Amino acid sequence: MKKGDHLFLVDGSGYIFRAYHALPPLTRKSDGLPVGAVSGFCNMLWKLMQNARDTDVGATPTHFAVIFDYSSKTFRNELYPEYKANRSAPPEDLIPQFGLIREATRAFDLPCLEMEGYEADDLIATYARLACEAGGDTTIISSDKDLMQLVGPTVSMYDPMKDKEINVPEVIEKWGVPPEKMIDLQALMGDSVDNIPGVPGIGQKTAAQLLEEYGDLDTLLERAGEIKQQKRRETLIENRDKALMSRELVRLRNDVPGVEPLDDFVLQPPNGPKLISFLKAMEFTTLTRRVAEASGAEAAEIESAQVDVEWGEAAHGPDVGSKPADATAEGDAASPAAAAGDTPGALAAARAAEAVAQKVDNTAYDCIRDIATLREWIAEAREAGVVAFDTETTSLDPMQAELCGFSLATRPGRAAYVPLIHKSGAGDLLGGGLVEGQIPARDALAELKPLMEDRSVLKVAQNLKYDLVIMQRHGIDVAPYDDTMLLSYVLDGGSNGSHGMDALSERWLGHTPIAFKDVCGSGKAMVTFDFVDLDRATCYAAEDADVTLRLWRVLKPRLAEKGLVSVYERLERPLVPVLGRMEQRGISVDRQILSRLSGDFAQGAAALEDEIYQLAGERFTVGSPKQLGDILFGKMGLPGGSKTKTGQWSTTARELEDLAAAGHELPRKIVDWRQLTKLKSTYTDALPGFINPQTKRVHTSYALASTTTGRLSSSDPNLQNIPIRTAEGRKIRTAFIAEPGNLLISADYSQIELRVLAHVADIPQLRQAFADGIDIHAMTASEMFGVPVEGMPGEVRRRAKAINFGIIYGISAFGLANQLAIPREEASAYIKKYFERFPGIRDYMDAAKAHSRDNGYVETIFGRRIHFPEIRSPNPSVRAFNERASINAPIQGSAADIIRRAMVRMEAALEKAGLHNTQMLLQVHDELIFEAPEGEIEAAMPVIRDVMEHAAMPALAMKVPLHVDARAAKNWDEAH
DNA sequence: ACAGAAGCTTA
DNA sequence: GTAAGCTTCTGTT
Repeated sequence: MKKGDHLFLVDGSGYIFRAYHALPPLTRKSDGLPVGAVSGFCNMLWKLMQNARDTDVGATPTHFAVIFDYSSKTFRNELYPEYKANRSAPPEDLIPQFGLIREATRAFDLPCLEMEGYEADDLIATYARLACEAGGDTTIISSDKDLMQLVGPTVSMYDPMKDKEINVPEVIEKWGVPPEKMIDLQALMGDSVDNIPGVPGIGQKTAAQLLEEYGDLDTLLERAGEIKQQKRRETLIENRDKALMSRELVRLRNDVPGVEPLDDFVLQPPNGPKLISFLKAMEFTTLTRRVAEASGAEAAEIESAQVDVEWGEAAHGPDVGSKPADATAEGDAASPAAAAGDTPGALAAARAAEAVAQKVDNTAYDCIRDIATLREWIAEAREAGVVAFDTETTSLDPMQAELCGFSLATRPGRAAYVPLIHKSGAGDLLGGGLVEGQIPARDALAELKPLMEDRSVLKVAQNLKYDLVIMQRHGIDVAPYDDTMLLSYVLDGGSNGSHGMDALSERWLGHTPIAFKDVCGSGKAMVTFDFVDLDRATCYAAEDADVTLRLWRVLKPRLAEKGLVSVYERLERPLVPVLGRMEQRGISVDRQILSRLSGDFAQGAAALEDEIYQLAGERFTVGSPKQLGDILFGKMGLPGGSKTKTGQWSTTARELEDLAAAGHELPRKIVDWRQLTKLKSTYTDALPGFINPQTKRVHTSYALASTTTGRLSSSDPNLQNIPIRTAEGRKIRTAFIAEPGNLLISADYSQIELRVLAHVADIPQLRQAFADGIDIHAMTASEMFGVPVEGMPGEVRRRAKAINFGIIYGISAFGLANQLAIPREEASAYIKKYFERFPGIRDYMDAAKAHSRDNGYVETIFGRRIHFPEIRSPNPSVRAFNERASINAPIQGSAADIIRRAMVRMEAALEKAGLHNTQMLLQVHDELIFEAPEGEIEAAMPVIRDVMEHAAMPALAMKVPLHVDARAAKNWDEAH
């Protein structure tokens, strides 16, 4: 910085409070996110930066920075613990805007500064001093009187809301003293807002008068005895210390250490696309247009940014203050702000009421049968800016399904179906021809494609992943989009009821949609959708789009109301296309290997069967637990044996192992037989049937919204439970192979759940052990039993390991005793010992239970909520179960969130590294499986590890490092 | 043809 | 003790 340069310092924290109260409330159109202050801030920044170019207007900045308070705790609290203590929590709809304003600053490419232990004002004072020393001028964008002490020859202030400059004359006019006496003035008059005591009974007028007469505070206090008015004289003498302390509180520090060099603040030309992307996300249309015009960018071509919204709990900082216990983000309809109709809560409530009030009439929909009408509908969708859609196909498997038609809804009650390949004569042996008057599929899709890909039209679907795959197969990349199933999952995960459309419609609209089986039948009598007549198909298909749109209107605002926007936008929505692509890629499975294994297993099972019949003395259905129980415990009279809840003899592997250990031959054979038949029927026989005839690969289906904790699930086939524990089972993994020239890479998180536990419960020993990379179970054993890690007996470590896992599952003495086959008392003693060694774990468990009981849900480290509606059940065992699940859910769920984040980022990271043919195929909870050409393997593994190990950043700094092991091989067995 | 119980596979 | 999905058997519709 040099002479003639001009530094602009924006008091960001001050601005937001003022803007919030001064500007009319404004909420983001699509979901009611409060953005009034953000809007004012952006407009103000834009105007100021424009001045940098329009040199004839006002001051022209060469350097620019925005300063924020870091935390409510500063060095002033050490001087005076009551400092700012009476500050109340900020209004609820202001909370998310603190983070957004920082985002806005970054979108403007401006330095966003804050420092722990100091207020924004101290930083401003420091930078103003540095600018002055460098010969430059400073304008502080604020009207806060606390900053007026800085005004002088090179420093002025500017009130952006009143468009008024504040220089020395203005300060004198307003306060009756020049800027250099502001400190003394404030020390005398105090400040009720900041809880600065001042001198009782002395206000602004008296303070100014006294300073006028005596010059400064020190002189005044020295000569206080000379004051004529008795009362004033006495209070001044009596409150001397208060005045001096107040002065230290109001005096700004202009020597904050470790600040950034001014040269870093040189004003850059604005980054148009980045800024426009943010403004679009905020839905500030006017400013978006202005910025686009000024920067010559085409706003329509720029994608809206993904912006994280923090609703308080997770946000650091001050600005958020301490929230009163009752002021949750629940958008209380009775709160004054909500009553004004401007909070997300009020919008959500209004939408919910609207949804029930507007009845669904599924006989009023259009069937579109010509291009002209379709074009009208598409124009209508563009006008509306949001359109719900649904595809009707011939199969639940999107990789095999044929598109029969699609439906669109532009507003509640306004929906249509576009049939494409419907056929007449269902049941007709000859299978009738195409129904007359349908738009050729190719033509209709050509019309649909631009709408589906239009960045300015939001597409809404229920279980979007399915429709996305269908569309992708027709060359259409749907964006942007929302998924009502995922909205429901984020809002009500764990609550009773599913997130299927029919259930959501019942719950939110009070309407029962036409059931699929009433249209197509079920079982053997089921017909594919292309054989449904057009009237019936229109009622059903258009209703689905209509209902989806209505659900979206109800659910979307609730996201902001509950503070779940970032969970949805970071952990759910972006995963949809990623999983879609993984499913479409599939994995190669070697038929020959499976077939050979099936033969081996069949042979083994047959041999065992013979031996079993001999030992039992009769032939029976070995696979029937009922018959087996009768033989073992009835006919043969073997001892022990417990009963299942239906009164049958239990024949679990556990039970049979015990009998085998007691020297009985038959139970061992049964266990072995079960293993072989299980492997055969579930895996080696079933998997070949899943090989897609076109792709020759197996395409699993991932459910995003089926687990309570946030994990994915896999089905058709389930590739998340392929055997690994036994040598026999492991052989199945050798059938999962890479294409010739490729290898499979398996990358898995090591001990991710224990690491999450160490993080959330903040256990020093665990953190240390993970930081040092030592054996966590051996460490636990060593702590508990006082055994050195060196030369530790295997049994000791095994017990510690069982306890560690038990903790994650919400330990009980009963369960641990069961797991370790030890008496309950012994298990109890272990748990007691464990809690003595790691009291933080007990604290965590108690806190999780209490939170669940008090709120009905628990949260992961990224804010995902998992509901436990039965946590207060009067039934003790139901309650205990919910308590254990409440302990487990944040751990399992946080781990699930972490790998989700890794998956969302993985493709771009690989792409950026030039690894265009390294593809993510499978996810198994803590493991990702990739296929890559041999030439990319070396480069891919570090990229994959890096993305996975840093997946929590930057949202969260884990207190424990994450560790990923990765290996590459021809098949999954060797890669893992 | 379907639903629930029992059992087994995974993280 | 947490979270899933699939197969077989068995009894009901």
